[in-house]
Amino acid sequence: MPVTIKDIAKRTGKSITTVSRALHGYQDVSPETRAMIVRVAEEMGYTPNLLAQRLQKQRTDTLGFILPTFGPRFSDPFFSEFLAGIGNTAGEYGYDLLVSTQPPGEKELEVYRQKVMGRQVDGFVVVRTRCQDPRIQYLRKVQTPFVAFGRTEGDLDYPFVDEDGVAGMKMLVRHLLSLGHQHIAYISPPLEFTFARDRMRGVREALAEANLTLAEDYLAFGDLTQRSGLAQAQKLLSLSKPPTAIIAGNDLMAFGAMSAVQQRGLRVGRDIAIAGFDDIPMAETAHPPLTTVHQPIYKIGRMITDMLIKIVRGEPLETQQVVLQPQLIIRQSCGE
Amino acid sequence: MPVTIKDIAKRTGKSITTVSRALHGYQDVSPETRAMIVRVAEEMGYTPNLLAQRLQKQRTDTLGFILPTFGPRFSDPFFSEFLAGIGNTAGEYGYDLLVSTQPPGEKELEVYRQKVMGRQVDGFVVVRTRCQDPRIQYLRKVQTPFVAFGRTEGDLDYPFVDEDGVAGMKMLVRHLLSLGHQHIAYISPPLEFTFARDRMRGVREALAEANLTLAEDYLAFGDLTQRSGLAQAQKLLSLSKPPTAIIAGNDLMAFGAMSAVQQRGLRVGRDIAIAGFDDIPMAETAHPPLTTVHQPIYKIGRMITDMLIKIVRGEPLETQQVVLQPQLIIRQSCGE
DNA sequence: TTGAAAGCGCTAACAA
DNA sequence: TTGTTAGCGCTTTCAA
Repeated sequence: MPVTIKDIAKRTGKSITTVSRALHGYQDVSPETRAMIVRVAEEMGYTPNLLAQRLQKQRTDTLGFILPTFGPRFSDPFFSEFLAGIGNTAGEYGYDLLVSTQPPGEKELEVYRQKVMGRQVDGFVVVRTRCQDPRIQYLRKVQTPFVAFGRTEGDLDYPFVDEDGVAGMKMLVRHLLSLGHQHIAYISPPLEFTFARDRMRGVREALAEANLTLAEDYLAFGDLTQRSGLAQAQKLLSLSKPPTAIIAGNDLMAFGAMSAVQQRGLRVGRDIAIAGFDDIPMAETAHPPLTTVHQPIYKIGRMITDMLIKIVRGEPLETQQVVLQPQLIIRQSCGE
Repeated sequence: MPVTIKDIAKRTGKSITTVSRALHGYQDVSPETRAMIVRVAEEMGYTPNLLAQRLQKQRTDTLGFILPTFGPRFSDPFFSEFLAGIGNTAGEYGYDLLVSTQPPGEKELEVYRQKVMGRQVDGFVVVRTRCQDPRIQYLRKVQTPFVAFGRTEGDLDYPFVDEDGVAGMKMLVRHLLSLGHQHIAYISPPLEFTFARDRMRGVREALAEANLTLAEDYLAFGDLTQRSGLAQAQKLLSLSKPPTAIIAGNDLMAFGAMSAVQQRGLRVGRDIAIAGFDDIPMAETAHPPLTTVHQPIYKIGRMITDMLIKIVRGEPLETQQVVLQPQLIIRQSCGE
């Protein structure tokens, strides 16, 4: 049986009130009693029952993170890095992290509701925001703190961190253009995601600057997995007039596209250019190394968690909306 | 302010006991009162305060998972899939999942201790077991339920799920041997992991069957990342007598090795064979597709969680130790 | 400086 | 069938 404050009270002959106060270092306890109580507590191996503490304090000291998993073989290096960012930061501040896995859809919101209503978390980290995001609408309605990774369309009256996807894609397309590419194809993530629309807009705008347009043939849609990148790139490569460059909306799809190219016996970076977005660690060690747009995923995880903790603690936030400027990482997958 | 059982009692004019019982569907409540209470509860949007419920029940209905992260840019597709398995299963059974991120080391055990002593979880999922695993020693000592993914060396008196790494590697090496390879190198994960020793043993034993040994030059050590696979393979390829086949102790390192080979202008599967272990989703869509040993990661996550829940519920376990038989997946990275 | 007592929201033994 | 009461482990007001 675990040691409680009551056990210590009994052992020291003091009241539970005094014990509680001594353990929290309150000043209205004589130094001797405090020393004695602390010693005994240590001897007995006391640790507070967090459940009880939390029930009393009416705070959970817990952050919620609902991981949107797509299918059972959900395998996304992006998220392990992001999770490390959230987890490390939460841990440093003494917060617990409650993680649920849930494919986007009907039941997803139910999970949020459950955690909110069950008073299990103080706030949420929301990822992969959609243009009309029911999670954000809900959390705002019930006034539960959250910080989003990404934006929605329309009213942006909530805290978020995002990277400027329009600017990022523009840099990337301009780079390709400068390399002489005129036939650029784009594999877009599902357009329900705001970041997908931004990235697509970036592609279109940069192309427009050069008086080009994104041909219908050259626009494909994948689901962010490597497999879909492979399939879509195969389609693009089978066109009667295949593109000379393929941009994928994220690195994972770009890897798939690289495989598609190589399967045909073509050389990535020489016969055809491939680029991605995110700059996950694998991008650097792929062959050829992938040209992509960097997102500081780990750091974003940390920032978001920092902000969320400030909010749930009622501390002021210097900036409640941050849009990071992207960085183009030129490697060899688009030639040199 | 959230609705409590007391509010419902006041509104319906019943006692809180009756409300509690009605809400739990106990039989000793008249159908009319029950119907009435349930209706009112719904109207008021009642949801039980889980903290209070748990404090009273002396159970947390929460499972703990401490993710061993290596460095900030921790990016491992293996874990996102595994996490999906745990998370989905826990969710289905109504359990919460408490995730901490912590690099292996001194402080790691502290986190376990904290969760145990703070009575925050009913049990743990332990991954990446080491030969002498302090986590397992600790959890056994304090008699906290857990199920491990992997084994330790020595006394195995605890529940685990593991795949037979010796058998897996043997299959793989035999396959390479049958393809005519005599010069096989191996990039091993750190030997503190039990699975690393098993896999190495598998390599050695299969080699011995063919009267071969693993030359010292041909044994390299990586840290499970793609980057380290790349670096180690570069070293192997620079040997005056480079191997004709490189096996990596996991897929991620195998991808790195593939890049190293391709950087030298060699063709994977033709000039040199590369193989991995795990069969993460990327293995199939890499170029060339990776020959590897399959581990049903998602399924293992589910099994482990199933077992753990049975244990914390005090239900009997049909088998408390399962060793899965591996499956060799032959693709093109070793030639055909 | 200390302790008694109330209460966080809930469940359950017991009595009526 | 229903209500009273105690209690899970803790914090905090109030009084001594």
